[in-house]
Amino acid sequence: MADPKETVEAILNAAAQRLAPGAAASRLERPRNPGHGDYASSVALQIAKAAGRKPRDIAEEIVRATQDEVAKSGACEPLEIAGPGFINIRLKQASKLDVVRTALEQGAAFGRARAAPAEKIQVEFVSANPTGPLHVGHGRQGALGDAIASLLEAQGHAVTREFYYNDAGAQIEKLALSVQARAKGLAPGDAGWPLEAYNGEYVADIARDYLSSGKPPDDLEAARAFAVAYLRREQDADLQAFGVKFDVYYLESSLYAEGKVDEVVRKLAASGKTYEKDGALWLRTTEYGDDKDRVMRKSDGTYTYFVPDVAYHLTKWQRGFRKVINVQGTDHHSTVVRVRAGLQALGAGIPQGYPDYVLHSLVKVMRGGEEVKISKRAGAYVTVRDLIDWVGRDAVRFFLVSRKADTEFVFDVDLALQKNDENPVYYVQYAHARVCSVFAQWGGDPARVVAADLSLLKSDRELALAQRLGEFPEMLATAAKELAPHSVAFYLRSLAGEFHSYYNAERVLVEDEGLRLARLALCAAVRRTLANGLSLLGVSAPEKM
RNA sequence: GCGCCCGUAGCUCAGCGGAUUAGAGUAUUGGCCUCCGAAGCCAAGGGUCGUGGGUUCGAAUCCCGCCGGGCGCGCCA
Repeated sequence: MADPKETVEAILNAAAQRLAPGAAASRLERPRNPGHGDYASSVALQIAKAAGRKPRDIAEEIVRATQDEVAKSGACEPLEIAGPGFINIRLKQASKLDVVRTALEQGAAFGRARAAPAEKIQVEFVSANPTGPLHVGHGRQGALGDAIASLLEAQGHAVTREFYYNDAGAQIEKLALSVQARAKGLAPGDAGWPLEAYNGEYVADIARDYLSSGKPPDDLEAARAFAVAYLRREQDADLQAFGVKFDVYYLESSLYAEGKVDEVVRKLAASGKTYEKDGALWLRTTEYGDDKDRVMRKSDGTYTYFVPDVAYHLTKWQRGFRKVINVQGTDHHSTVVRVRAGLQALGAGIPQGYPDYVLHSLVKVMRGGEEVKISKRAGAYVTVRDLIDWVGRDAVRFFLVSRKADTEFVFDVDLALQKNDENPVYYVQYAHARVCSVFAQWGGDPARVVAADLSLLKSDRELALAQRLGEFPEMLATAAKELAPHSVAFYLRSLAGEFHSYYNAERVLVEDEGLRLARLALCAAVRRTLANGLSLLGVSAPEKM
């Protein structure tokens, strides 16, 4: 069954095209005032100028020209014209309620789509260096990246979740030296403590385990390998506790080992976009919109991080990912231009805007009215593990995706911690548990619910709830397109709100069996939709709380 | 100084260029459990949409200036 909204939208747009060829397609809107119908089209106002006529006249002509087709589609009542030329649309009750059955029949697939064509997409996120525990920024990346990947999967794409693992370079050296210093019994501030070091308590833990493994304190290479393995294990454990799984861990060191870094340098040199200056090798990234040219090979002969970064992104293209989304903090925004410039300079036919980026602002953690900046284990920052320990995984994940990526996020621990009822995630979960509870109370055969006579649902609240359910697939499609999982969180919040409101106003388990089954069907569809939405955000949908 | 992002109710935030009252949550105030879960519902108060211009029939939304805030401007990653 075609979606009635899309049906009417298509009919109106076709009519508008005939009046003003080349006009942009106009989407139906949801009027604020319910008296103006379920949807409204402002297409007549939009094309009025191009057509050189009064909007109201155009609206009348559109309505006249489409009335037969609209009636035949059966999607809505006859169109109405209002105000300066708006076309108001009232859906038929039956078409509003269809979605209830659809949701029940499709189950876990409700809201999903089959993209045509299905793309091979990679989402790279977290990508923390193995030099310390994951911080709250990584948490936001994990929640965002995983939800974006799930949204794209739900649109039918083949999605790979990837973690780029920076296991080469100066920061690893710094870690190894820090572990070695701790192994020798030094602490930050002591004489002999490295100038550049990681000062968190966790380094002492690593050193202790390292020593008890019987390896020699002086062996820097052994300390390096031990520390990286240790922190990787710890990060993996944190990610597991967070409910995030990756398909691929890509190692920076492999780019060197497999000669991919040298290869990129050769290709860039061959492109004629490089030059030598002050003993270093530079790339003319300014030709691709960068502020200044960038050093590729330092005068000491080693490469800057940017070279393996380009090599890494080249492998993404070579591995067949035509769409790649990198989720990172805004503190990395300067690398966007640089990486794209490097890829362009390769002349490999990679599109200019490749890859896509979702940059998120940093997270500020508040507790007791003050900003928390320190964690015992990590020292200088709050960890993902801290947040999970304080408020639980579901709340952390829901909170971290409930804001647009580019807004600064204040994570109020007290809000999530002290009073559960103030927390939106519990509100949504509670709606789910409530439906489950009604079904437990009822104890009947679910098959009879699917077969319920939905036309018995006639109240405004029921129709509004059904209509809200009908928006779910479209909302998911938009959220996936815009890489904006916060839309899902807002949708779930409002769906739960409408359900709670309905639940308080009407009794589900009424005497009349037909009505009872119809209401149970509506509730079951709400439950299904809540569960599907929460699942995309990586949040559980409990049957009891 | 330059670049990117942000400024919407006391606080945390939605808001796709459209219809007389700009929305949620929270906080405040007042109601609702003989009845499917009160972790809930209903109602009230609270806003010059940072500011000044511009485009438009129409601007929180698009464009420009200014003010305020964040982040970035290494032969660090």
